[in-house]
Amino acid sequence: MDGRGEDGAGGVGDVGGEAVKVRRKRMPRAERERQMLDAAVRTFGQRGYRAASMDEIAELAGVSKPLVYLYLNSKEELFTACIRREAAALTRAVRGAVAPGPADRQLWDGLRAFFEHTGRHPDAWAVLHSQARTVGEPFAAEVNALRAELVAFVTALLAAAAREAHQDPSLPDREVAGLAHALVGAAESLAGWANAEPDVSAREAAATLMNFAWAGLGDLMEGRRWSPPS
Amino acid sequence: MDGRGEDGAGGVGDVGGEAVKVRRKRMPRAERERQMLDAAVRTFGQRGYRAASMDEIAELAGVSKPLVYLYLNSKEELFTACIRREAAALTRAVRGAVAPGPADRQLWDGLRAFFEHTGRHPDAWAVLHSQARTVGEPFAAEVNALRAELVAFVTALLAAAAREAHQDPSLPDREVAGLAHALVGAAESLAGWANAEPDVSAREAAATLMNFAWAGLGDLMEGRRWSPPS
Amino acid sequence: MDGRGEDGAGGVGDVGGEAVKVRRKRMPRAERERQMLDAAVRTFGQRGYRAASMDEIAELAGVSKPLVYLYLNSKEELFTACIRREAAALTRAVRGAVAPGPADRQLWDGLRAFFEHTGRHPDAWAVLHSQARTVGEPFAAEVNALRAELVAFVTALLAAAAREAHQDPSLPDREVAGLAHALVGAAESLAGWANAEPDVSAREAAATLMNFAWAGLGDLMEGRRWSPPS
Amino acid sequence: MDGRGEDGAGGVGDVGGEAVKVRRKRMPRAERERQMLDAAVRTFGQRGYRAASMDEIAELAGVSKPLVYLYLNSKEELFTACIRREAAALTRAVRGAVAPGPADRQLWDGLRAFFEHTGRHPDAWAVLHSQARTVGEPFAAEVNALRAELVAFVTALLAAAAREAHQDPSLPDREVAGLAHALVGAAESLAGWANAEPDVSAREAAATLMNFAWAGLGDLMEGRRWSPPS
DNA sequence: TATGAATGAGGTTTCATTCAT
DNA sequence: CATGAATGAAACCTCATTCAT
Repeated sequence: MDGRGEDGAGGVGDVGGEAVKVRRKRMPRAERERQMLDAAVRTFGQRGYRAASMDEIAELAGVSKPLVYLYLNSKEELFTACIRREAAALTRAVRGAVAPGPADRQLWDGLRAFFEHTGRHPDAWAVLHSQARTVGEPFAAEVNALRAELVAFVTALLAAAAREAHQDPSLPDREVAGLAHALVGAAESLAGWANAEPDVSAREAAATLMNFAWAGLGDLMEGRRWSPPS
Repeated sequence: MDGRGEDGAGGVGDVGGEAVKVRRKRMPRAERERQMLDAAVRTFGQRGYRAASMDEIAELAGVSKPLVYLYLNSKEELFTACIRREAAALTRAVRGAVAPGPADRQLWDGLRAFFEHTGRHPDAWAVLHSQARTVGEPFAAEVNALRAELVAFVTALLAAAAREAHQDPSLPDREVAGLAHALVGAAESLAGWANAEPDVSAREAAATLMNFAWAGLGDLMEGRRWSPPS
Repeated sequence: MDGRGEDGAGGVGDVGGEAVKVRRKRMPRAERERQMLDAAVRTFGQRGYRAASMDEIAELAGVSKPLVYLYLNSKEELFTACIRREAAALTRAVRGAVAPGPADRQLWDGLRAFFEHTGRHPDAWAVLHSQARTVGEPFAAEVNALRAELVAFVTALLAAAAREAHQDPSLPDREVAGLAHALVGAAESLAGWANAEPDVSAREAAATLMNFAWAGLGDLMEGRRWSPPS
Repeated sequence: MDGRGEDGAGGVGDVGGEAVKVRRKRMPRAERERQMLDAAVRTFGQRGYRAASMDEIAELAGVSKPLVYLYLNSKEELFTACIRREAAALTRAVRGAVAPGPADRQLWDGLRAFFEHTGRHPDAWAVLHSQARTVGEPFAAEVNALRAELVAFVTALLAAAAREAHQDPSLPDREVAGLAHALVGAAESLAGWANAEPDVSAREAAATLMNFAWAGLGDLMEGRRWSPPS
């Protein structure tokens, strides 16, 4: 969905034995910008925000540094653009995968889509998950927006499930938020696990999470809860 | 003839004004080292590994930069020392809180201790959770050791619970690892949530997590599992 | 938000005073690189490798430090480049001065060229002779290459002289190497002497060395040698 | 003659399994100073003036840094003291080896002593030859004194040889100085050669130099000289 | 006498950013 | 549209030197 090209367009064409600098092909702005973002996501994802250098990004994109500045103004804005683009892509993938139906089916589909997307775009996932957390202030907004989006999605699901059970679980908003955080955190951790262990499929990760969490959520939906001793 | 530091006794005595630098307070090495680690944890936790500067750390510790290098050799070793110290403190806190007894009681106690510790030392938690993941190679070992420690702890708990239920759940190692990752990830996420929302107590976070996870774990222990549709 | 270099167009225009920094003069890379090497040779020659600072070199070259690093990568590589350039210049001067002819004439011509070159480029000579010897490993290769070049030149000369005398001097390689070292050392020392005493011409230095060494070499070539007493 | 002890006195005595800092033995000042100079010569000889650190020297001497400063005031003075001591040792060795007798015998004996001494104390030789030349001003005096001493010695030899030949060679002072420089330079170069090639004896180096130089010197003493072509 | 504790100053190197073409 | 040339600022790290005990 975002086409991280291994090469980009242009670069150095080694024609017939001598390195020849080819005239960079003129390209429409949108496409150039996409190339830059691709390179930036890859670099930020692998090195981190501070350790990534604009030099490396420009080189990977196959353009000169001033062009990056011309289009994206600053490192900060470039990183913000990365977060925004990748957050949108992730939520689009998850939302696009769920269809009307029973709640557990919806959750299952959403989780599978989530693990599939993060597995297919590990650098993008690293940008969203690890890197964007380490840097202070300026990016919090973007990342919080993503998290809020996911939490809202899960919250809606839970509410629907409750209605479906013809019960008023009367779970306070605050508890729902806590549960959503727990679910998202578990999913994030499993995404990292699945990326690190090469033979764990998205399906398996999703099943693990359903097994882990669905029973508890179901109980809560029906008013049963675990009570602390004494 | 190099003539550095002609000024004799260290310290600028601004007579009659303010900003009288005192410095040169002698302290035993161990204590100074502790101060430096405190400052480093705070700075690394708030700024991140790359963005934290040795200057800032030294100033926060109330010493000059060369002293930090004299005692801790390099930024990398300083960060490693931080991780090691804080990881040890966290696991000590958790392990120290659980007593023999039923499995859910043990998990409940451990979780409360976990949330209490991370709540009380947010910078240390940030170092362990967010920051140590961003940077590559050199620190992976330390952080993995912590995660492995926690996973081992949880795994032992689950195994004990299974025995307690007089059942052979025959959960394969790999599934147990996945569940442990999910649990730890959920806990990590809730720790961040509890730190961000100021009036969420450690107890509430722990209860939320127990509600979220205990039913599913119990089901699995007794051989019941959620099965995917189709 | 990092906000470095807010001041816009580089250069401090001290209106109405003096010290108007011009800078930002664009030049083709090759020429700038030459300027930098000139400055580096001068600085290294006068201060030595360790004592020379990149700051001083950059200033003498009339550029900023980062540009030096952009073009020459590191202090070590910069020094290596100096050695290589100056060694090539010196050997070119010497080899270019000798023409086919009798051996003593060849040696005489070569020596004059040697003393003329070292006299005209004392800093370059200092880099090659004094400075490059002090520092360890990394530069040994370059300097040894120069010395080997000179020794090879002298060795060839001696062999030609032997043939010329229609004799097989049967000097073992090892003795030839020793003699060449002695000759080169004497030349080096005389070069220093000629540079220190301002009114010693290259011609005089060369004549002194011929007087000093030619008779002994001639004797050896014809099989006569000095024998130690007892 | 200067006893570079491998250990010095004191240090860390590993008694019975735990590293135990032993109380440094009180020692008479002269001996302590000798230890420090030994360590300094070794370090300066191997690393060079700038690259040698007072830390390393103090550690190698087995004392604390402030003690070095107490006794020798500064790095500069320490280096000066090294040069002075080693120059004196070298000239003592050479002068002590020559006995009244024919000139070539005297030169032969002196050269052998020279090569023997430099071979036995390579670090001291490195300090005198390589290192002392790279640094500017402050040490020139010391090194020049050594060179002048050697040149004077050789000059006296040559003059004696001339008298011995019952001739007035009427070599001008300046030419004698040039020849002495050539001889000393050749000797220095051969000293380096002999140190680098491990199986070249002092005797062989001296013989090589006699073969190289004696015939020319003899010729000059008797008024014969090489004349440049044209 | 001897040392552990401490620091000012300066070293090399990197990086985000801009200007002139 | 696109880039080669250039730099201010700050990062990590080292070292000669001194003070208080």
